[in-house]
Amino acid sequence: MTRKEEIVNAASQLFKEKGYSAVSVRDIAQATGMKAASLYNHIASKQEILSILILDLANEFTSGMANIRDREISPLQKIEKVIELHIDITVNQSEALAALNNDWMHLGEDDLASFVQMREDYEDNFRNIIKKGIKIGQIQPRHPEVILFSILSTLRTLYLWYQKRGKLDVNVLKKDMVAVLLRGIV
Amino acid sequence: MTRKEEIVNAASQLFKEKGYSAVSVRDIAQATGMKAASLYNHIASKQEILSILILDLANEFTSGMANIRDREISPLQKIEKVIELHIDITVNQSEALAALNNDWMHLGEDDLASFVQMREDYEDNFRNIIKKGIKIGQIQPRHPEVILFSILSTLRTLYLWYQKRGKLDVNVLKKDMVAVLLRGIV
DNA sequence: GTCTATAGTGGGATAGAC
DNA sequence: GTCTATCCCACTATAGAC
Repeated sequence: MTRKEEIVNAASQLFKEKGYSAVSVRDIAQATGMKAASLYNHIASKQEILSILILDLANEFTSGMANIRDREISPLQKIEKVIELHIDITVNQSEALAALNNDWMHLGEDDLASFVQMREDYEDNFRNIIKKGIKIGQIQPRHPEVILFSILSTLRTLYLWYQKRGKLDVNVLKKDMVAVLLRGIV
Repeated sequence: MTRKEEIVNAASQLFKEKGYSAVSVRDIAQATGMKAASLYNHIASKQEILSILILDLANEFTSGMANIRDREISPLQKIEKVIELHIDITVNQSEALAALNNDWMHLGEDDLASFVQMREDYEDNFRNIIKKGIKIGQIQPRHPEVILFSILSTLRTLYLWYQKRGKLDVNVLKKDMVAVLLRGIV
């Protein structure tokens, strides 16, 4: 791991705990074992750290979704793949996920625009899968927005409790999550 | 509305947009139409605003949950009532809800302890309802934590999209939400 | 009850020695 | 590549005039 990666890594943990704005570069420096001034040999600004965390992850979601969208499987199977995509990313990158969820509004102008666009595209792709599923009778004809956001809300905040209650095997989690989100609890 | 309520109200909107730490008392003062120093005739500190927002709302959830818990209805009907409780609060207090979700960690020591306790109690009550439902065969025998947090995640972040996509009648939303969360989408 | 002025602290970031 | 020292600015909060 390069020094820069170490810094980004340490920062992501702090951002998850207190949020981007409440973390100082002095905090990040201390967590990395150096003085604040030394950070600037590796990063251009505090905001650059945030951009790296959020945009790298957003790109992962974007390419993951593109793969799913283009596969020749049914809408329901695509939704299963989306659920698995979120769970895999949550397990491996819960800190960056926290920044993406909570601190995206503190990105600089250009990165903010990119992020918002990517998020809209992602939701559009997901919405189209759901609508297709409803159209061919594979999904109940409920308001698509309610379906979209009830699934997305759960997946997006999974990082908040996956570790705490943890000890859930990833494959068990995927199986139960698919069951609960698709087939309900009744 | 008293001047203090106006201040708390203005602050809650700003907190929702940028988070507690990124909002200055000057921002709050400007939104209320006064100078920063004048705020302190009405509030003791910026943190007091956060405490009011979060603890008042936490108390609403706590008493709402206590009422549901003590009613003589089935576990499934209780879950429906919990869903309706969240939707009602979301519709009326989405700004405070944002603070409760994202900025609770910036509460002072004592308020933080109260809040964490209330949240644990709330989740415990909900968990017990789910376990009871599974026990009597009214709810599928899935991992209770997965059920608990998939429902709670959706309800807790409802405030993020209720307005945006809005124009959903509250009663339609309740009906569809109950259907999606309880009976799934398949 | 609101204002101006300001205290006191900590923020992000840079300069320059080593 | 890391450090000490420091700049400049914004922050929360207070003092005291009106």
